[in-house]
Amino acid sequence: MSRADSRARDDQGALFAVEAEGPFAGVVFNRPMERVFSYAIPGRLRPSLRVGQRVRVPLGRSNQPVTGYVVRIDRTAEVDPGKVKEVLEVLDDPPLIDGVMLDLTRWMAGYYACSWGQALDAVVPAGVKKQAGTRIASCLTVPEEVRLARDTLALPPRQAEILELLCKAEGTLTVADVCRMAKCTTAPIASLRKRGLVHTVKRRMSRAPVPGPLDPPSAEDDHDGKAPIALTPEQADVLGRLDPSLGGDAFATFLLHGVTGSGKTEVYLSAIERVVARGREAIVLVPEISLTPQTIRRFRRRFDRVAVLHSHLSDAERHRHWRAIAAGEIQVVVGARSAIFAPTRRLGLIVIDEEHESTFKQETTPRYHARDVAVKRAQLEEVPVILGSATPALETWANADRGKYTRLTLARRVAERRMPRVDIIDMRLEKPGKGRPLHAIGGLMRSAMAEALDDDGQVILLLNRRGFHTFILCPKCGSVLKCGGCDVALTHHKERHKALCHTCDAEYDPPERCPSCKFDRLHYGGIGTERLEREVREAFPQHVIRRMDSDTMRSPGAYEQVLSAFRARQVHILLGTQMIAKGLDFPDVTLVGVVNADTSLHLPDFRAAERTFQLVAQVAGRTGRGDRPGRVLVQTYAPDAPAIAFAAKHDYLGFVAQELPEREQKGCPPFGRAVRLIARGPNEAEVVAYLDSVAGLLRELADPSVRLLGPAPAPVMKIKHLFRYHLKLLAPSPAPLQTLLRAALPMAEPSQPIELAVDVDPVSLL
DNA sequence: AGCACGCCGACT
DNA sequence: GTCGGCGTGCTC
Repeated sequence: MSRADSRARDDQGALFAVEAEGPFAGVVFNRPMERVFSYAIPGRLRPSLRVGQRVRVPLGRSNQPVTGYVVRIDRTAEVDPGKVKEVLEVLDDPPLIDGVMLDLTRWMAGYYACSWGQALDAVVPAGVKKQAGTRIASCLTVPEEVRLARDTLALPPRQAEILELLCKAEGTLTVADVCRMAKCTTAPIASLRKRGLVHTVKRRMSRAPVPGPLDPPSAEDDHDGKAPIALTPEQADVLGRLDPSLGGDAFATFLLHGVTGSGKTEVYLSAIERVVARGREAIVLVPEISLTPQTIRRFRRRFDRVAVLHSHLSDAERHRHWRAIAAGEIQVVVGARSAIFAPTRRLGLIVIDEEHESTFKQETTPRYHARDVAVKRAQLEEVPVILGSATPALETWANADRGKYTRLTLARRVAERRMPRVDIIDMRLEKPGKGRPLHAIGGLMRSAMAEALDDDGQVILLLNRRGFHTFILCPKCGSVLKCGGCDVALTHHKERHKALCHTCDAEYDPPERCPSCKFDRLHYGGIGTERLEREVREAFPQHVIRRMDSDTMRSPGAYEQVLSAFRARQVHILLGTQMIAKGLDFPDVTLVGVVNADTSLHLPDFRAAERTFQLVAQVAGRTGRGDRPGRVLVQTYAPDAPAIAFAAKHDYLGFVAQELPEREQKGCPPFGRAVRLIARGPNEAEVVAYLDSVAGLLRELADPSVRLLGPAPAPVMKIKHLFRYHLKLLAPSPAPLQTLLRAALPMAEPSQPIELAVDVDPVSLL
């Protein structure tokens, strides 16, 4: 990384780009065009145009003005000077993108096979691009000579007063502001203007009269709890090992492997404190679902200036936060995936909590993984990055094994709490009742629940499937009801009286008859959270039960409302999908039940076992967090599956030792890298023919170390009337894959209705 | 990605 | 004879 030639640190430690000079701007576009285009900088823009700004430039034969990003300033144009056109307009001042972000986006473009402009466009939030929450206002200014000589001018009192106001405000007041402040009409202002004593300039201003504080602190944000809790010896040891990196300007990647309840967050907070004390900023990435008020409060209690970037911010709010971060007004940025692009000025540390979470992977172009982008950004910024998890992704674990990351371990829970006991319930031995379908909750689970509730404990039940019945089957012809547009079985949602497609959200009236054979006694089967809720209500009528899934959590605030009711012990049983498995901390939960551990076990995905292990381990960690010991019951039809057996023993190392050789044998990550190409289109035969031709091209151009699998139908063969086929590329290292994509993709572009998506390091294989 | 240029069918 | 179908190819 030769950053010394393009960047430097100022005396506060902020990285800045060393500006090149010249008459040409190198511009890239949010289009699949690899090249940097040279534009002449007209004289009037020479003083203002800088690298990292967006500009309007004419493009193509039509000279349509389009927006691009200035990525460099050159002395010479790369093409025939006769072809070069002029920059029309500079859109941002100050620049939106600094030198590190330019380097980071260029790396993303190369790594994720998109254009530099597309990567840049993904980094800048829409609200910032639109300048949401601001408007152009005409502001009154006083010429310098008037300002100096104003005491010598004999002016009427009103005009003198206004002139004084304007001199103090330094060109930030509009006519309306002055009228309000001086309690006058526009007449005296008009007189001043007529005499040439004031001028107007256009200025972009915040739409709000006074820019409000970022998320007003709530009463709970008092800083009483500001002093750090005393660290356990283990935590202190980990912090000691982080310390040299926290105090210096060096890149290092740490894997913080800490069991659930071991106090990883406290380590993050202490690490951030050290960095903030040096006047540096920290970025903390958490999965969107963990961005709860409880989490945010923990950071707000410890730091004065925290910006939180949720997905539900308005464009204007996001813009305001972005500017505040860019202005250096923020100490800690907490956010989901895209917060990795926060425009900090003096970054000192990046933390990725729950680094194994698949939500860090963006599933639209550019398909980046925020964890991997974070490591790259840390490298470019020369700062440490901490990846924390109780169940690290195997890719991360392997990087620690290879010595690329430094492994730090928290093996014990805080306050000498024990890991909960986990029992596996073999559902093959739980007999269905006579003539009745099998219950969601078996007898063992039910009695454990009764026991926990009698003992005044709370219960969490996890079932990773929404809806009432998970399939609708015709017993006569054997067909399963599918969505019209997707190759996906419909889920029956009884409360809404609808059969839903969970892929495209299409709604159907639940059919009375089989659509293919007209048989009128359809079998509704499978258990979702809705049905589980009804069953639990019937079994425990005297207890308060809440269901938490994306159906019941549709209104804003519902999530926090249910969780606070649960915390206040107004709710006894909380059941739901994986949104209840993540990071929640309730001391009185003494039983966690996994209703069906197998839902993710049999998916056609090399990470199926890893996901199952992570889910069971994460949800098991929700109990035994108070003074009372906790207990976990896991219902499964596959009690011997290593993912389940090792999760029950809290044995991450055992799971890894058994899973890694299998990955190695299959050549799957973390042994080598994968790229997935997904083609989709309305005509199946055309999609197949196209992807066959792509495969042929790839085979021709590929290095011998690259393996090509497919083309094959994607596991979900059709989504929204589009047929999907994919092929996988596997290689021992990323380099041959990048080379191949760079060479082949420009020649493989699909035409009209067919689209091709390139997924580097794919997370979802469906 | 846009958008223009370009080479073949049914219309005033 | 032309209007316009959308198939290639370029954009500083």
